[in-house]
Amino acid sequence: MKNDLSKYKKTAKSVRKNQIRINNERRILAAAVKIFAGYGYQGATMRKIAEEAGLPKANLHYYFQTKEQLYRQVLDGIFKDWLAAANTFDECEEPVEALRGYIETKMDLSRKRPLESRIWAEEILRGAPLIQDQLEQTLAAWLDTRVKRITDWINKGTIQAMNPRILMYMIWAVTQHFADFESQIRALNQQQTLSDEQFAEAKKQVVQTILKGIGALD
Amino acid sequence: MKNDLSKYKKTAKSVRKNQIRINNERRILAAAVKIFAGYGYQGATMRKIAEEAGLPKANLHYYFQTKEQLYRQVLDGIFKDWLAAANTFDECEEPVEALRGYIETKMDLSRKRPLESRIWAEEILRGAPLIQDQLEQTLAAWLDTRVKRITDWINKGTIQAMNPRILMYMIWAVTQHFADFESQIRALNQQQTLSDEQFAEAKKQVVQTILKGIGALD
DNA sequence: ATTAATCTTGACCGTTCGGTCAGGTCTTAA
DNA sequence: TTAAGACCTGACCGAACGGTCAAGATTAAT
Repeated sequence: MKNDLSKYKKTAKSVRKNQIRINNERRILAAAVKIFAGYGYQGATMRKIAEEAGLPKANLHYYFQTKEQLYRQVLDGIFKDWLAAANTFDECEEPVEALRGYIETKMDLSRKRPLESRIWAEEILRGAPLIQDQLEQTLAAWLDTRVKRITDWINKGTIQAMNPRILMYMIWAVTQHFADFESQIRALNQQQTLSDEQFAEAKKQVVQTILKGIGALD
Repeated sequence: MKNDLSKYKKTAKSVRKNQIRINNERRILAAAVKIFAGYGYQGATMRKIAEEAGLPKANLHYYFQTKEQLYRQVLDGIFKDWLAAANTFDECEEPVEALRGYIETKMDLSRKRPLESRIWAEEILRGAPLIQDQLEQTLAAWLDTRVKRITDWINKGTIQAMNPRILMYMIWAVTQHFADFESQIRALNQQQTLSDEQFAEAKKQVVQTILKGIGALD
């Protein structure tokens, strides 16, 4: 019951006290993202995370009872970003607009937050032991509605016939590859991370290839 | 010097003796692939590998001095398959033939040997700590020659102008995704691994989308 | 100023890890 | 038959792991 907040009175001062907790939790979560991304779940240690956060190890266990609980919260945050990236997709009527926006958003996410992408990738790689339920329920439902939209486009003849799920898998694969396999891409690019110009070129080519590949261009 | 084989005389019997070593090393390597793929390098333990191989743990250390050395041998085997998959690519003159063959070979590899693909993916994800040299040298050279071939096709006008490296990244990303993210795909497919028919459909669509996307079809 | 709750921390614990080793068994060449 | 080398393995080791805890420091409501 150490972490039960229900006893707080909702006054200005209790809000300020909460701030200590909120601040430290954020610090720990940010450190956890770095360490989990760099070493994987098993390779990450509470001591490394504590050092990264600049706090004693025991303090981490005050805010997050176990390593698994901390890891779950990291995954939750990533999952929300994942789903939120679809906003552009939903807001556009036409397939070219919608898919281009979605692909570009996912590419930007890979560029700006590669650590989160790698944590997600490792979790899936290991068989998604902690997020299987979320995949089967939330993500499956999320995908179903997008599949329906794509199916509508196909029925209207705006894009060619295809399996919409496989299209989504391809988009995920390619966009996340630039985050997940960054070290390989770097090794093949004279040991240099892609420059902004190179990444912009990649983004453009990915969009072009996929849109043209499904017959939405030309 | 326990593992120094230089003292063996090259007789029929010493070959048979070697067979014990060859057999056990193969058994251990096969078990190591399973365990490394399922748990990652850090999550895999010598005890789990020993159990999978049906041997006492100390016996593993007789054939492979350290866990890292065992892991390196696993990675080496994977890397060779990786490169060998390009045979079709090299044997064909025309871009459609060559790329279709390469994509299909890589898809088949993902289907038949997903464990190896996942081990590779995890190694890259962690920043390729053990294979950076191979990436920067062998793989970089490998990629360079393929980039030249694609550039030739572009100069001849057989396919449209593009960055060949990014094309290769896209092919790797999509084909390996079906192995690396299998648990996610399964969760989105009513908890069922893709059937042979579904996988064949995916393979066809991947080939079609990429070839059409680079203007090699229609 | 008091007091109760929250926050902080060094020291500690049981477990499991990779790896070692002595001493036995088996295989082979002569 | 025998000697030498290859192979096998239970028992063990120091280190590092996730997690605990008691006791002190800090904060906030009265």
